[in-house]
Amino acid sequence: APPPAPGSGAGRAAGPCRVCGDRASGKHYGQVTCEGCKSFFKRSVRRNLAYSCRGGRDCPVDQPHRNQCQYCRLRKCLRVGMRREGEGTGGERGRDAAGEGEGRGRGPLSPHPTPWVDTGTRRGGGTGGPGVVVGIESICELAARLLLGAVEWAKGIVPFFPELPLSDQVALLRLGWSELFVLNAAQAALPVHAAPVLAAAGLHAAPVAADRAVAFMDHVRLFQEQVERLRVLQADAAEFACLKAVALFSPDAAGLSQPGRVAGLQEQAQVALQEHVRRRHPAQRGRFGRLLLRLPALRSVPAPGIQQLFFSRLVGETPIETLIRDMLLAGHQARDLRMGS
Amino acid sequence: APPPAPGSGAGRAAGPCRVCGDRASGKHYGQVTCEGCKSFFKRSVRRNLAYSCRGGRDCPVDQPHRNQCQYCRLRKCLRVGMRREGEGTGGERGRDAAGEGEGRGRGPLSPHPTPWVDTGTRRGGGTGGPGVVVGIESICELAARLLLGAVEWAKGIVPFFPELPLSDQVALLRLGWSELFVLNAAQAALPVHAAPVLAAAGLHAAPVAADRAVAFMDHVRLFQEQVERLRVLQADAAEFACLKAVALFSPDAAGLSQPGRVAGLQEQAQVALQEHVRRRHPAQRGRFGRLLLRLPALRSVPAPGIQQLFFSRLVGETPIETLIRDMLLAGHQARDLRMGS
DNA sequence: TGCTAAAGGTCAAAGGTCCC
DNA sequence: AGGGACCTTTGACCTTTAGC
Repeated sequence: APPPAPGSGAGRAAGPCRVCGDRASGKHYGQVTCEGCKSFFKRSVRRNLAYSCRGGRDCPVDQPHRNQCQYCRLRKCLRVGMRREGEGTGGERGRDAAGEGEGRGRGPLSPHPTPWVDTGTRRGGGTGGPGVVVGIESICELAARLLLGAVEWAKGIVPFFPELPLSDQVALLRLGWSELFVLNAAQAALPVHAAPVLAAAGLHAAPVAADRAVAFMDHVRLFQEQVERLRVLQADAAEFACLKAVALFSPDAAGLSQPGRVAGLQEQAQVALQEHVRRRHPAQRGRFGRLLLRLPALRSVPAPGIQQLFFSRLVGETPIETLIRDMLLAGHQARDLRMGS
Repeated sequence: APPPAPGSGAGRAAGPCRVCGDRASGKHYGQVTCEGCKSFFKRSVRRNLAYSCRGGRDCPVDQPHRNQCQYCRLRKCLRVGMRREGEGTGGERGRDAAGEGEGRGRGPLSPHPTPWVDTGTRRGGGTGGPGVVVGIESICELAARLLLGAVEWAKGIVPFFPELPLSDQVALLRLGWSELFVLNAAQAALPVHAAPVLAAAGLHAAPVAADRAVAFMDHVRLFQEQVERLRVLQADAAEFACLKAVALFSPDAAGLSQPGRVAGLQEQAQVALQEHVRRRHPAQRGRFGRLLLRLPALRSVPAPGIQQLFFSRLVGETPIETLIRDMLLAGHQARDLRMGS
């Protein structure tokens, strides 16, 4: 048996690649080669590829030119003695049609697309720029548009949400509308000073006892705090979209007829978020968790508080659930919601 | 045919591997196996890996296919009788009827990492086996032990929690104790039927109006549901530990004097969880998100409900916050919590 | 002390992933 | 639409431990 390099480390100082002369990383498929030629040989052999040469079958195969001609590169690989080795048995070819192949790579649904990211990117609830909003009316209008935006966004999630039973749609929005609202507020950069203005206005519109007023201001503070915590995360549109989908598809919503289906959608959304974060913000290790961990706190921003805060002037005592149901049922024409071309 | 090596070394000529049929090199972990299956089993057990099967859990495990499915390979290893500690010769099967992947008996092989994972592993609030609990008293006692366990666990988190200002410790536990309680209940496998029993007992102990009773039963249902949802995730001790740390270190807690510091600790905990999941359950892509997404729902299990449910018989109307403060202040000697030497 | 079975460890070279 | 840098897993080979 050939005593393998008695020397020190592995492929550390292994010399030049026998195929192209690049720095080798060790012995691969029988010969000392670089990572590139190793991978090239692996792909070629595994998928049984046949190349052709446009020249005279004598192209130079060195580091700068190795990608110029696959035929000559593979020929050089074989010529210097690279061999496939393992695998000998049955027809290794022919099973490649199995698609995903083996391994742990998985990805059962949605090979790549992630409609979540796409969906949200195009309409994240952003209503244009933050602008400078001062008047109470305009803030309330903005709030109303945010709420309407949340519901219509849900209706527009292609194509999963609208396919749920209407009763489940209502159930999900009943639990989730306020969370979506806070998320939208953070994304739209609702002016931080809007809340105090609203608070004053709300108190003025519906005077309450002193103790109630304290609780009311508590809501204001909570709301502001959560919006602020979200904003410092500097989430992008896709992240907001995924977060909203995760919040919307809560399998814990009461009265769901198909909780399992909702759980599956939530899973898809959070996996899409994870993917997105990993490729978009690879340097931030904890970012995915940080984003998800905004959700528990959103639960503790009480929906009635938000309703009173932003919508009492608009709809009075009408339960917001009624509004939501109406919005879901109505083919609200306000904007063009077309998703596909 | 490869001539079986001359009687040179150790168990060279030992016949076929009982797992994959390859040439065995002797007896390993209780069974005659090849070097490959020996190493594979060693790695799996040492790092406590949990695999999953992409097929029907019946993949072929022979020499050419043994690397196709880790789940089925490990299952075959266990099935033919490989065990953590190699017994003496002879006894091929039988004694250890250990269930799936893991048991708590720490063998000579043990993991290592991060304080979070380690901390929780040794005292996760597990009070032994689930057992069969029937009496109301024993359930309440169990509940009390779970609560006490949660507080002492927090006190024992090395070394971060105890270093926080006492006021912050109280603030965190005031917000988080009920979440920790539910997590502990799920981990300890609190009997699912315990809740109804308690509900009946609670109602009997403190009769309430019909409408209150409805709300009360609602709490029971919520609690049970959350425990169940946690249990189906099959979280291991380290995962529970990290989840509890994440829940405990909530920067949203009201009145924190150092919210940034708490946020940092939460970040550490969630990153540790992510790391752990990536190593331990590499095949389950969405597991990390799935675990974190149990937390929002825990917020909606109302703490007063839990208190009434489990503790009204124990402490009457005493606010549980008072209890917590006492527990924190008292150098509760019950167990030795020393971590470092 | 030596012999040996079965634990533990090492690391080249296979595998894979995934941004470009 | 591969290329290739980078990572994880495998398993042949080696060292240590413990019983005789």
